[in-house]
Amino acid sequence: MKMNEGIEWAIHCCSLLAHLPDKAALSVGALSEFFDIPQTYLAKNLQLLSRAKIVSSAKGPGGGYRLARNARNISLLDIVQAIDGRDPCFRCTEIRQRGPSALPPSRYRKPCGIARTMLKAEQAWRDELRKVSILEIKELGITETNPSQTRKAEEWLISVLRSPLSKGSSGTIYTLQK
Amino acid sequence: MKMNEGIEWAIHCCSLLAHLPDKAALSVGALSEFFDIPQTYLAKNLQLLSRAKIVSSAKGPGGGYRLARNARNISLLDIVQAIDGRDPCFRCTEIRQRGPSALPPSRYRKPCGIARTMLKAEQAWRDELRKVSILEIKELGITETNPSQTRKAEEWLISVLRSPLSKGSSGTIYTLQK
DNA sequence: TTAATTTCGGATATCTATTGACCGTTATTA
DNA sequence: TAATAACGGTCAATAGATATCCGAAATTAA
Repeated sequence: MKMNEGIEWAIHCCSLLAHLPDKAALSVGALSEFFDIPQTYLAKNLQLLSRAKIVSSAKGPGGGYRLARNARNISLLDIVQAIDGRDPCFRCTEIRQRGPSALPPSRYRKPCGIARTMLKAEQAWRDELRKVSILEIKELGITETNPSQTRKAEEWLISVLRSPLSKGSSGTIYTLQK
Repeated sequence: MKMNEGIEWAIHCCSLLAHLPDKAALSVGALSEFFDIPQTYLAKNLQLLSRAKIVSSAKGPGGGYRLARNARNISLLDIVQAIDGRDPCFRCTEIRQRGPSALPPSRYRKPCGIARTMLKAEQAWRDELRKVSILEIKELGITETNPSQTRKAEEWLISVLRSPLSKGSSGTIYTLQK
């Protein structure tokens, strides 16, 4: 059982987008360069975030992606479900309805106890993910990241956002830290 | 993200084995017939349970599988990990160490905050699974299963265990309910 | 209006993990 | 000795994850 790698990318991207000043956006190209990950596949995952209304997108020059709402209101569960869907990991195949001791399907009212137990465990997992917001992830990153990396990231971001075609960047001085 | 189907099979098998009287065993063939699942792949999964010391095996006529210890002391987590291994679903690929703002590897002491958060959620999932024993799963099955199915299953089991080659079955009358 | 940029959606290819079958070996029983 | 049954390895088929490409639509700037 292995989790979609796009989930890791999506969380990192959202955390980075949470650093941007209002109205500013980053293109797929910029994001894939910042994280050094495959551009086309990242594009697919960002589209999923867009459909889930976690990020909003703008086409054309200076366009790109930004968070669709406050980072405080985006949970890790939102992102995981946007990328991976809402199907549970455990899928009950109704084994109990097969084999020599099976009964007609109408006789099975309650869902299988094994399935209920497995799904309850997944619920505990989701509950944990729901508790954590992108804002917290962002702040965790700031406090734990080497200051020199923060500076490097800041400089890179500023250079990208100041490029001729990006909106909301004319002369804006800002810091990654707030 | 989809869970190994063998896990569902393994839990059902262990729950059934928990019904057997002492010393009795069921072969792969019997188990695959009871649940109507592919014999060869089930065999693979039972071997994994055997290596994990969740079931014990006996070769030769009358051999097969039985629980290696009391059903109370086998948790769903034991089974999940036996079949699926112990690797976490979420694998951190250290994205933060890539791209234009990366630093030399030695500068990253603590593990990535995103990874820690994701792994903590998985821990909550495992904690839930650890709480549930095969004994509870078995009892859940008994109380929730249609009495007529219980009877059918019982009859099937008795017929299999009374077959000439099975051990510990000579004249033993027992019930699935206890 | 035109050219450049950028997301969107579909189609498709590639890689990897899961699912499943097969076979020779070994241990056990009758 | 013959039959049973787990064991371990290899291999094939399928499904899922990863990745690329392309045409279309929208937006911006010149």
